[in-house]
This record gives sequence, structure tokens and C-alpha cells, in this order.
Amino acid sequence: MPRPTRPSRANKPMTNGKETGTRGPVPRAQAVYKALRRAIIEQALKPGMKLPEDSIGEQLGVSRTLVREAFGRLAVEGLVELKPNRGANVAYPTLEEARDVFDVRRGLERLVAENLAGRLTAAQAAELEAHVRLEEKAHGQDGPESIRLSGEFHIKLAEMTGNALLLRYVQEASSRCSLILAIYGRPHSSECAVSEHRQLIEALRAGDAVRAAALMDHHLQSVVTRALLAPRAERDIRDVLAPYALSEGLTPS
Amino acid sequence: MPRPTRPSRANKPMTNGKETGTRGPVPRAQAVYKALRRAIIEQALKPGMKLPEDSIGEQLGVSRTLVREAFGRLAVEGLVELKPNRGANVAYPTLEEARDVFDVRRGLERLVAENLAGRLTAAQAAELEAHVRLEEKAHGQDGPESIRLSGEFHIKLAEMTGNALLLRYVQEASSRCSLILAIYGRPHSSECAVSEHRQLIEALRAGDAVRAAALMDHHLQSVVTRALLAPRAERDIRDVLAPYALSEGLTPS
DNA sequence: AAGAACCGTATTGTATGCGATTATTGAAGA
DNA sequence: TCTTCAATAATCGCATACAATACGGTTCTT
Repeated sequence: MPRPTRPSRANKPMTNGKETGTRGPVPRAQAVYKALRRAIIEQALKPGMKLPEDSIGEQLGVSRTLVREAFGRLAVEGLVELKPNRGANVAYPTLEEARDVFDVRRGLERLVAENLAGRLTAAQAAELEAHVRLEEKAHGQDGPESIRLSGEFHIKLAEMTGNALLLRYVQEASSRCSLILAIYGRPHSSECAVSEHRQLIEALRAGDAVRAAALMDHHLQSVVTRALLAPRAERDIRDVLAPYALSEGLTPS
Repeated sequence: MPRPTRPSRANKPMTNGKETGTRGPVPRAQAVYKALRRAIIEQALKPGMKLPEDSIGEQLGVSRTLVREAFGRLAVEGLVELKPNRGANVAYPTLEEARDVFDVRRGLERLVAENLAGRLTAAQAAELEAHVRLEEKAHGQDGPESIRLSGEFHIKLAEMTGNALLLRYVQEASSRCSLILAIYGRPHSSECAVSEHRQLIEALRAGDAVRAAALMDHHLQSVVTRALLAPRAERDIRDVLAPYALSEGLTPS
């Protein structure tokens, strides 16, 4: 793509594209990070896709410096793969990594459930129930909204523990699950059963930590079996051809 | 302190310090990151300490760019605090954050124990026992060695699960615990009781997941009560002087 | 014509420079 | 002497510049 190689010009007098006055710690770097993160989670950037520094920077109106910084962070979180001298790609987890992520997520959310059992304030319980009603309403519709709401339910729970680290880990695991489902998931099985969310709230309310943990565990387990299937898309020609080769008695290197 | 501001000259012709062929993904950036990480964990850089970009870059022989990149990652991991326009500091977790970290760590390591119960190979069990013997030997000696070994035991366990994400989280939580103990911990209570490690190995070997999880939970719980105490060091001059001021009837702003 | 070596181009890795923001110190006023 | 304010110095935020590496295509060799 021999773009005229326009070197500069992405400059902006833009002293403040809304500025982060509200609470902007590291204004633009953070913004780039967030933009890429959302783009990946919402699958605007598809798993495995190449991420060239300058075209992205150009698109976002920043220099490569900030894009690189964002890549670094996203790599720590497992959303981006950073290869030595060959740039960045949207992560493309293997099935094995996918299993790892789900296992850890189950463990983390079990922790959330245990922490929350019996400590839910009335306001919090109400908030969760309102959320579930939203999920119910969106249930029939097609994907995006329904999926987003399902995810947010779990994030809300993690927030309510008041444990910032736990929240971060749940968010991270959750993001990676989005990626994973984009690769290996069925077209659109609404991933979370609303009824399971309801039961969970009930157990939390009742203060039954053991039951809450078991419900959460089972819930996430069933997400896996319900939505996760065999590999759907293939990342590389070799993966596509390997079975054919084998059936013909050829030996892929 | 006003170093002559030697600007450049830290450059290295180093075209190939053996090249990263082995496994060096992003040679120098990674190196900076690791160096800082170790320095923080080993408390060469003390909690709360200021981290000016250029003096650190100068010290490490790299430019501010790489140092910044490292800061970003360390911030994600909670070892560094990044304040808007005021640079970076070694993180100084509050007591509340400390509790969060320990809680999450307990949850994660419980997961480790459950995963490992009954799946330990003979070789792995032997490795763990060898490690415990090392701990025992180092028990009498003063701090650093003993502490490092205690930590490594837990890391080894996490490695053995084969779950990369779980390993990363345990490592991260573990690093942060080092920071926390540096601030709030007793001088040098050897943090892990060797006997507890022994019992744990036994339970894992026996395949008793419940008992293993309980032992791990209890073990980490007792680390907290054994080593964690009231605030010891103060981060800021103000905190140090406040009591004196009060006792003299002065009023700190 | 198949293969290998070579060269140009597209990107990545790292350093440096410029403007902006914040801390610090010194001076003037009360 | 204590406060308030301003000018200076130090740092950070970000863009750009330069060097190194990898990829693709072409040409030369056999």
C-alpha cells in the first residue's frame, strides 16, 4: 500500500479534544489505550489482525509513540501479541489458552461470589435486579446489546466487592473471554442465561456463600459448554490444510 | 544532585549483545522493564520513591522513551504509580489495598492448590521437596535468601499448573506482596513456615483437593497475621512529623 | 526455468527535541 | 517575620528523526 508516505501532517493544533479535565490522568495515551481496547473487544479489530503502528496512529491522530505505549499495556493484558521485530497483532488465543482463561475466570468470580454473599446492600441488590431486567428485555434481540449486558453483570458484581484488584482481574479475564468467544464461540448463543443470574442474586441475598460460589461456578462452566465450540475460524493456512494433508498421507513440516 | 546534566553519550555501539535470538522479544525495552521490576521487588527502589525518567534512563543507559514504556507496564501491574503530570513513583499501597492484594492472592493460590491436587508428577513432587529442603537450610540465616525462597515455592506451584494466566496473576500478586511487606511487614519474620509447605505437598500428593485448598488458604492467612502489622514506615515527612506537631499543640495544615 | 543472492521499501526500535505543566526559589508587600 | 506572587528551573507529554531489521521482488546464476 504505497501510500504517498505522507510523513507528518497528522499534527493537530487541537489543544484539547475535549480534554480529560474531568479526570484525565495521562490524557492522550490513556485515550489511545482505551480506544484500541474497545475496538478489540467489540471486534472492530478482529483476532489475529495486524496492527501497524503508523496507520493506527494516523487514524487516531497521534504519533507512533503513544500507539506503542498502548500496545505495551494491551500486551500485558493479553489482548495484543507483540512479536519481536514484526509488530503487533490482535491476540489470537489458542484453544488451550482459552481454557486457561476460563478456568481462571471461574476461580476469580467464585471469589467474587463468596465475598459478596450476605454483604449485599439493599441498593446493590436492587441495582443487580434492574440490570437483569434489562438483560431479559434485550434477550430476544440480536447480539451486541445482549452480550454487552451479560458481561456487565459480572463486572458489576466484581465492582461491588470493593476490591480493586479483583475487579481488574475480572475485567481482564472478561475481555479475553470476549476475544475467545469471537474466535471459537457459536454465532450468537446469548451467553449467559438470565435465570442463572437471578438465582445467583438470590443466593447472595440469602448470604449462602457456598451456594453462591457453586452457582457462579456452574454458571460460567455452562457458558463454556454453551457458547464455546470447536475451532471455527482458522488463523493460518497451515491449520486449514493440516487435516487434508494428513488424510492424504502427507506430512506437514 | 544537579548532575552536570550529561546529555548523551550513554550510547552503545553494541550492535549485538549476542542478539535476542534466544528469546529476547524486544531486547532493551524488556531489559529496562525487568531491571526496574527487580529493583522494586528487592527494595533497591523503596516504596514511594520518586522515579524521574531521565536520571533512570541515564543510569540504565537508555533514553526516556524506554523508561516510560517500562513505567506503563509496571503501572498496570501495580508496582508503580503514575501521576498525571508529576511522573512516576514506586507504588505505596495503602493498608486497604494491601488487604485486597492478599485476599486475591489467597483466592488465586487456592485455585492453584485445587488444580494441582492429585496431578503432581513424581518429578514435580521431588522438585518441591528439594525446594523445601533449601528453605529449611536457609531458615536460620538472615532475610533476603530465606524470603526469596519462600516466594519461589509459591511461584513453582503456579508454574506446575501449566496455566500461564494463573501463573502471571500469582506472580503479580506475589510481587505486590513483597512491596506490601516492605512497608507494613515486621523486620524479618521469615514469612512462610516451612512445615506448612511440607503439609501442603503432602495433601497435593494425596490428591486431597479440599484439604490442599484449605491448607493453602490457612497458610497465606497466617502469613498475613504473622508478618503484617501496623504501619511501620511513613511515606512523607508530614506523616512523620504530624504526631510531634500535635503533641506540641501545633496544627498541621 | 528453478533457485539463490541482492537490493529497495515498509516497519519497527530507539533517541532526541520542543512545548507544556509543575515545582522551587527569591523578592516584594503587609 | 510571615505571606503572596512571580520568575526560573526541572520534568513531563508527545512528536519527530534516525538507525536497524524484515519482507518482497528482481536479477543473476546454474
